Amino acid sequence: MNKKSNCLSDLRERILSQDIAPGSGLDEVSLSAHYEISRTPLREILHRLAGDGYVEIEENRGARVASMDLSVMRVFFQTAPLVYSTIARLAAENRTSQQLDALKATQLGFAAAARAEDTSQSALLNHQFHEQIGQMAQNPYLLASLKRMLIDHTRLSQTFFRPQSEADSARIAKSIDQHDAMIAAIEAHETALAIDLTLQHWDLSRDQMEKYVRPDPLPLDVISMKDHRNAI
Amino acid sequence: MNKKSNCLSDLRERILSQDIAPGSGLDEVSLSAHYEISRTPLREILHRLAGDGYVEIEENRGARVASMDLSVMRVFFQTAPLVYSTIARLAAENRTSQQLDALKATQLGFAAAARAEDTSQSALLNHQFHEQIGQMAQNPYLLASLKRMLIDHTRLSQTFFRPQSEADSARIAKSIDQHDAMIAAIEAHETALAIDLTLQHWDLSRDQMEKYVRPDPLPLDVISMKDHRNAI
DNA sequence: TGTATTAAAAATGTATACATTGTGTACATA
DNA sequence: TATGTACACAATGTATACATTTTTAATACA
Repeated sequence: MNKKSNCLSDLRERILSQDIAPGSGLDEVSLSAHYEISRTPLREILHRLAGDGYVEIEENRGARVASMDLSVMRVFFQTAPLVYSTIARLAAENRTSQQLDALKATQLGFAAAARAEDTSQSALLNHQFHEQIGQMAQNPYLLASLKRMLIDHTRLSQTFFRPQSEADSARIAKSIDQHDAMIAAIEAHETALAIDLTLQHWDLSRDQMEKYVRPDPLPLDVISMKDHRNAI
Repeated sequence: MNKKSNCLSDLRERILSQDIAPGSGLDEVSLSAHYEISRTPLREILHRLAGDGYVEIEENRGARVASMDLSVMRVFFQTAPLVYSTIARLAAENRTSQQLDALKATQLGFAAAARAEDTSQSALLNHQFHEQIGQMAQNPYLLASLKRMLIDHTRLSQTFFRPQSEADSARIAKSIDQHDAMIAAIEAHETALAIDLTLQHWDLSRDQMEKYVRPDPLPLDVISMKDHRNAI
């Protein structure tokens, strides 16, 4: 069973980290060879991933990683505040102390990875952190939405944990602090505060993601272009 | 391919109609024999159904139909208004005319089945009606929540379309009318009206479901009990 | 050059045999 | 009676061979 569950989690991680790009095809033969299992269990894994929204399966045409076109992106930014804040509310109301301990453990690992600038590990543990808050909400219906949002969120926030400047590092530090504050609010059952912190956290994350989707334009460098034109 | 997709949709329908009860086990051998396919594609179907929330798969212990315990029920009634009204809003804003035509076609079939008191067909077409509105919302994240809600909703509303009294028949007629009104509101892009109608529709459905979950108590019949006691 | 046809290949879909894991029953023991 | 163990049976998990479908490439023809 170890190989199969390892294959499942590894595929998930590779999709979340964009190690396998959105829209790219998943070949059964090479994947089953890579994970040293036969095609039968691999296909079952792909079907499971399809149900969870990680991949899309088309009849007789195989599986491909869920795409991330711009129309979906728009919907993503539109929907996130509603889902995240509702989940935060329910988590603050319904969390068990056991779940809280698990969340704190994840946060420890996340903070370490983020400070060490371990990009993929940071993104993955950040994903786990928010999924655990989703579990706390005790609401399987909204959890389904949250999980799907987190897939795209984690893929979009890949650059977040790869700081390129002092300002980037400051944002990461702020993100860690926000997690700590969210834990405290959830622990104290302070619903309104948990929601407020969640929306602040979203704002921070959103700004970074928008920079990823719509990066700063390349320098026009008008002067050198002029020079070139003159040179011709 | 016909047998496999037939198996998938038939299993879905049997689960939705409670023909296969919540929590009951699904035997691979007998199911594959029944649908005249081998275990391999059947298992893939079960994995897909698991991803969609119809069944739950446990390692080495097979698949069973998703349970419906009371703790989940509570969450169901808590969450439905938010999800349904948000979906209605987005559907009114984003529906295409093609989707609208499909919705009208479904409604025709639904009204016919409901008036003919074809219980399972009514429930199934009602399910399809609301799932089509979900498609109109063009929001894959919230659609995931809606689909999961509809599974439980359809299973709970099984009794709705089996009228036992004049009042029941009146409720069914009202439900048909509400569908028509929702179609009109969505067609006219009247967002606020669509939301309002959706919440009214939910109220009607909820009352019936609560009667199913918490039926009228059996008659105490104090008098006859007294008679019996005297007789002893 | 462009298009249509068709055969080879590569990929996905299915069935079956075998391996592994769970379950129930019979029997032994406290 | 209750608990524990052993073994047979039944169910799930996996690998492989074969069938079907899609894709690719090559060839013929306009």
